Amino acid sequence: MIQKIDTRQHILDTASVLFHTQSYAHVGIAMICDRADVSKGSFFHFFQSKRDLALAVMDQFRERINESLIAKAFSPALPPMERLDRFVQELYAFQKAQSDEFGHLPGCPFGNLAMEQATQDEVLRLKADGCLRSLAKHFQSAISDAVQSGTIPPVDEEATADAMLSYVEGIQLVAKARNDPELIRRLGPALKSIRVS
Amino acid sequence: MIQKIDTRQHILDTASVLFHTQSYAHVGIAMICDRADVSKGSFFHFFQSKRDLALAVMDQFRERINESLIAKAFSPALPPMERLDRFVQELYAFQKAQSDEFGHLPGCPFGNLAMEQATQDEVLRLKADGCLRSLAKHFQSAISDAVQSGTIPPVDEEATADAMLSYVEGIQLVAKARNDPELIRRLGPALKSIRVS
DNA sequence: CCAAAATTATACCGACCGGTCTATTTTACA
DNA sequence: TGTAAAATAGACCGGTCGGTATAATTTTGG
Repeated sequence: MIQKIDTRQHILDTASVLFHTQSYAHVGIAMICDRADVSKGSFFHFFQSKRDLALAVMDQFRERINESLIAKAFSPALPPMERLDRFVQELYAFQKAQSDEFGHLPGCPFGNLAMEQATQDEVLRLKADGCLRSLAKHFQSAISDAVQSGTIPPVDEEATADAMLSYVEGIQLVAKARNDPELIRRLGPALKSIRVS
Repeated sequence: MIQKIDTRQHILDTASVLFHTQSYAHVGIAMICDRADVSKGSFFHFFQSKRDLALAVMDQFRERINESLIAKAFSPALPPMERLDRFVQELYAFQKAQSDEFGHLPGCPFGNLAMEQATQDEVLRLKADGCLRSLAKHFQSAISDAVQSGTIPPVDEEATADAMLSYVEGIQLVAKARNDPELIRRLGPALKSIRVS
């Protein structure tokens, strides 16, 4: 029973890296199986389709980001608006590390999937959208705390959170297009000044 | 000689719509030829590869946007910061129209290609990046005019333009993920409040 | 230890991919 | 009108795609 979980997890981890650093369309099941040293039979034993795998990859990505990047940035111990600075610092570190390791800045795994598949596969679009909304919720809670504590004047909290999400996704998109992680560092700090009333 | 230009242009227009409303990877040469009612022989007479076509599509898209959307929004007749409002209005109208026609909000053609191909094809990444930089230049000129006229305090004009580009791309990404053009209208107005010192 | 279930291996499927090739038709121009 | 060039048509290529079928192997629990 141990091997079952290990193999499934190994496929998931391998696909996670490949989808993120390359793209969903370009990474085939054969490539995933090769890298994971797993046979196609095993693959389809654990996942009923490539789309199913992508859904699982996104879920896992969200969980892991929540446990690491999000947990660090959105710690209640930090003043609300400092959480946003901390978030962009962590985001920069993450994208920089990926860029150094793979030679390309990969961007946001959810944003990538959304862009690639939103017009092709409604199921994948909805999952990617859900992951992005999950991220926006963290922004919203920080904004809410900031308003509550009087740190910033009242705003449309939901819209401001969406605007911040958009900015973060946009920075990653442009940084990916330029293949330059420093853009995240240069533009990131403006995140906390975004407001939608 | 007339037919030559027409056929090439027809392929270009067909591919332009397909790449934008679907995706580069998902749209094959056969599909383009079918829709354009053109044979594969003709296709490869005018374009030496699919990548070449994509480069031409991006160039044409940039030209057309410059002649329409950009020309309207960045008219020197408008006060500098109002140009940004006008830009998001036009952007909303464009994405809304596309969304109504095709059932999916397609997003930014350059952003889409950048996201999809940046880690796969350096030539396409550079072209998409160039088109995005071209857009940023328009933001920068508006910002520069605004600073010059004392409408806004001095800022890092290049970085602020990049931040505005990022925000605009991000809004389109999130709107695409949600398949909701109204998000552009709700979040767009915050564009002109973005600053990087 | 044995049978049932879980897992793995791999050959195979039709569809499609970008691109090539050759032949034919159409056009331009002297 | 003759001829060379431009344009078109479409069969064809090797390779890859996601997914299936079948059988062998391994693991599990009684």
